[in-house]
Amino acid sequence: MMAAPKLDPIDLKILNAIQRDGRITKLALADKVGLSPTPCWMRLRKLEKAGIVSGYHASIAIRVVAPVATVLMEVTLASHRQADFDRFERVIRDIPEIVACWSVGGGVDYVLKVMARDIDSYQRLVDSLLEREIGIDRYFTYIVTKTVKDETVLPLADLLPPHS
Amino acid sequence: MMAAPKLDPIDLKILNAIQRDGRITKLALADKVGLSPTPCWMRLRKLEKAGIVSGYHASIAIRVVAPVATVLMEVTLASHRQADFDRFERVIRDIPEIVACWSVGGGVDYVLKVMARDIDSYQRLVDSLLEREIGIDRYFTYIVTKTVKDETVLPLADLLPPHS
DNA sequence: CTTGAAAGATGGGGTGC
DNA sequence: GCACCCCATCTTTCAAG
Repeated sequence: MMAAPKLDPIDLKILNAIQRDGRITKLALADKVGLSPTPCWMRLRKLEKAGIVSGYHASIAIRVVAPVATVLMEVTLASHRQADFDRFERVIRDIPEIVACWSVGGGVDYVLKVMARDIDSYQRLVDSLLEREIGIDRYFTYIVTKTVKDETVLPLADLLPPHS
Repeated sequence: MMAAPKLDPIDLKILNAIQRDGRITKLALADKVGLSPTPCWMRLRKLEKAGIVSGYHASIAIRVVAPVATVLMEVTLASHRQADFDRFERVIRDIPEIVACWSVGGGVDYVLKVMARDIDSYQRLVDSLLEREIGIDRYFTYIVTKTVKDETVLPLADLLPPHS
């Protein structure tokens, strides 16, 4: 990792290409972004070293193999000292079935995304959380009945200020 | 894509390895799962062909380059005919800044995850959605103040029934 | 499952513009 | 900055045993 460099339109094209195809070859990438292989490869290396490319991952379509329950959960803590937030977050981070956790403003403290084998497993997970006394005051469960969209590809063009 | 095959423990190891490192070489993968390269490669190909491996993607740490606003949004539609859901979902799917959308049971119809340059951009997006008359009755905004966790790696061992 | 081999990709080097 | 060579090594893919 190093200081965040400015991104020009070619860097953006590189990021967009590897977001969509993480196993694209350096030659095909160079071709796609309109550079020759060497400078393209040097840019990619710089983006990786800067931590802008944080990793490469295969996406698994788990539903092809087995049904899975996805649940969104709102959580409010009983007390709001820094230590209470820290304890809660530390526990959450260690539970693999909790695949996302956002601290939010607006009525509740956290929104979590949980994946489990089924609703029973989800409820057992919740029960075990409540038993562990990690400061949960109230929670609310939204069972996901359909995943309309779940993008791995970020809309970089919309997120980055023009030319960097 | 083909029929869902059963997954044995070695398939699971392969999936876990490529989830964590999408650019691992076939030799290193074979070594890691305790197979020689050819059978390992054939298993991987089968997993890809079956659609269980749905793609390979680079993860971009956008925050290293520029600040980004993440927002969770609850949406309730005004009327609940199939056509109303379809219209809403069709519009949502075409908006890149809406990176996720879950249809849920429990008080509201949808929960959305939106990424935008800042809160202003988010609000403009919401305003444009309301103007488009796609049936939104009420919405509620949760501004994400901290992403505690956002895993790309699924807890396969917890999600799959023992031995397939 | 193993070995082996051909085709291609990678990660450099260097030169010149 | 870039393109256009070069090369040695590794990776991928598949045939044959």
